[in-house]
Amino acid sequence: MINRKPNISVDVQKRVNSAVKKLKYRVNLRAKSLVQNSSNIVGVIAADITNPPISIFIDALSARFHEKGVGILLGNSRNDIHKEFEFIDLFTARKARGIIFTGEKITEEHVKKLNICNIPILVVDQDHEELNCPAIVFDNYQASYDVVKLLIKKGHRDIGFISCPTEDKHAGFLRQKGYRDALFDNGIQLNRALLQYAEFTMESGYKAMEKMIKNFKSIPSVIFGATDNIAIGAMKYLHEKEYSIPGDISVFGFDNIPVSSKLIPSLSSVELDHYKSGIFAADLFFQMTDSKFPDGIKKVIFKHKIILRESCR
Amino acid sequence: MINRKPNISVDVQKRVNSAVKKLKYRVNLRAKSLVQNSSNIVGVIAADITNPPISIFIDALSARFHEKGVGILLGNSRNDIHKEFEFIDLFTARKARGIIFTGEKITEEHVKKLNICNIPILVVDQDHEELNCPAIVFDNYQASYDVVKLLIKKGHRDIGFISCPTEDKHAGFLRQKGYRDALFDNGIQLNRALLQYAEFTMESGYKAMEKMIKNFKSIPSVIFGATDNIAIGAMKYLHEKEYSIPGDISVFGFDNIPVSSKLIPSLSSVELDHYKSGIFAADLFFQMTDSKFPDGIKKVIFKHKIILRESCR
DNA sequence: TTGAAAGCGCTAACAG
DNA sequence: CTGTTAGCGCTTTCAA
Repeated sequence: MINRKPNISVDVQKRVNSAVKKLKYRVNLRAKSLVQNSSNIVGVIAADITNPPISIFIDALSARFHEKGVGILLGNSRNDIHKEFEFIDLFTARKARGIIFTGEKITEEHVKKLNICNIPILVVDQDHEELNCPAIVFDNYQASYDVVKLLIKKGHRDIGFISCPTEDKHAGFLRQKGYRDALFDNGIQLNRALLQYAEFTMESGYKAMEKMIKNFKSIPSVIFGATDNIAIGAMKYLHEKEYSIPGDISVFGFDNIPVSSKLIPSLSSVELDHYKSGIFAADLFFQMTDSKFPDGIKKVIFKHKIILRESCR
Repeated sequence: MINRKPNISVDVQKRVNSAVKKLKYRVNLRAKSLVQNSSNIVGVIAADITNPPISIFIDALSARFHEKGVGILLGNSRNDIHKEFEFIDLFTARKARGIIFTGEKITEEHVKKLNICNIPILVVDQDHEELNCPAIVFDNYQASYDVVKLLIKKGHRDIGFISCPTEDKHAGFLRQKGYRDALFDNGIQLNRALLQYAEFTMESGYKAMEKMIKNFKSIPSVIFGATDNIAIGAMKYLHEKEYSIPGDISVFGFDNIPVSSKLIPSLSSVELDHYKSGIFAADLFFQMTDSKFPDGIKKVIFKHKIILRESCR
């Protein structure tokens, strides 16, 4: 009655509505979901909600989901895989309509768990051969390769790279591989002192920069950070040591987070439009759950764009 | 049986467990929640999840909630009050254990809706006299007053302020009031050209800075942005116009977001520890829902700290 | 100690 | 077109 069937007289509607108000009636969505066996909730697992690429992605997701009346159950794992496993179990137990996974790594255990939980899954910014679900990614390898090629074309030879952990296949392994291969293809030998590792924080980029300067006897002509956060930390260290950017040394980042264009000097970077990928992810997800979907998509690759700014010459 | 009662033989446990595995049994938390009439889900309404203070707060919340096995239903409103109302209804209908509200403004309609929805509510970074629930805030008025007093003590007289929208009582109205009152108390008359308005974005801070420079015939000796984002935008504009910071003009921010210490020059700011307030909020929330709570707290005020960095002299 | 039955609030199906 | 009923999967209660 309450669920406005096609042909009900206006009078009845009025009476029902007033009764609803008087009795302060509220539907109980749990009961509804129980009987309909579908919950209008989607579980979103994110490695770190404070990381701009991820929060922007979720922002986009949530806009679309809200339009469709679907709620987001947030699983913020802080990159702890055990938490991620628990979230997967929790979301399955709550009969979420599906799971959107944006963790930073996918282990064999992830694959096992995700493959058996029997609800639609969408993986973002990662992929895995044995994972039986569509993935939305950027071409991190090519983007990184393109940047290094560009740097070489600009005359740079001593190109320092600060990598993320390679457990992260996309932001870690593939970006580093792009760097290595571009060097190799252009006849430049990898100098181990010029390849340092960091986490995803600015602080960590700062320390990696410090290490590189100490290990490498001279200074590199450009630093390529695997994320903007890392590059920002590196810039800070270089500034403290009174190197001028880009006078003495150029800096390149990756992600093009909002602050990068406002830095002084503004940071060159690779733009990955996480907002757009979030909107797309939501739409793809709905196609999957509404099963109008051809069910043939394995991977969707989004465009990247190199953005040259003051920090690099 | 599955819910491990005290006295069950090891043998039975084993048999149950193997049966559980074989049949791939999974609890249905919706059914459980329906019969127990409590859902282990909390609704979190946030004005903008991409805004660092908010994402850091939610990061902290989610850590604590995960420990207690409580899920977060995310209501990212993008500051749209109608979405916020819908989230309130949705969370009530889902019988959330409670709602944590971090919107940027609280209207009369918010008060009405929140006061009748009859589940525990916690308001963060805002408050409202007629809202019948505890609030966790920072003393935005005092913090802003303190900054301006400090600036005056340092010899500044032409102090520009870029405000957020005053509908936001705390980040908007109170920070501006602190600015106005500190000027007044120190015998400095407010110059309308030195008070500009912006939204919460860097871009918006940039534009407000442009406007101020154009309206004010000379240049102010310091710019105080109501948020770090605004201050970052202002710095960018000043840099483009080739003013040196802090040589020609000092800049002060508010929030101390992670990037502020890494800027060049590093940005002076007011530290509000949103991570700590998030942890506290979660704990207070549990006390409220477990109703061990004395139920007498009206407001909790967290400490702020002024952080002087290179951008201000 | 164990098993059966009632009922949480809702919807879908069916009977009137 | 309206009202009744069964049952979603679980916990709690009560009987065996």
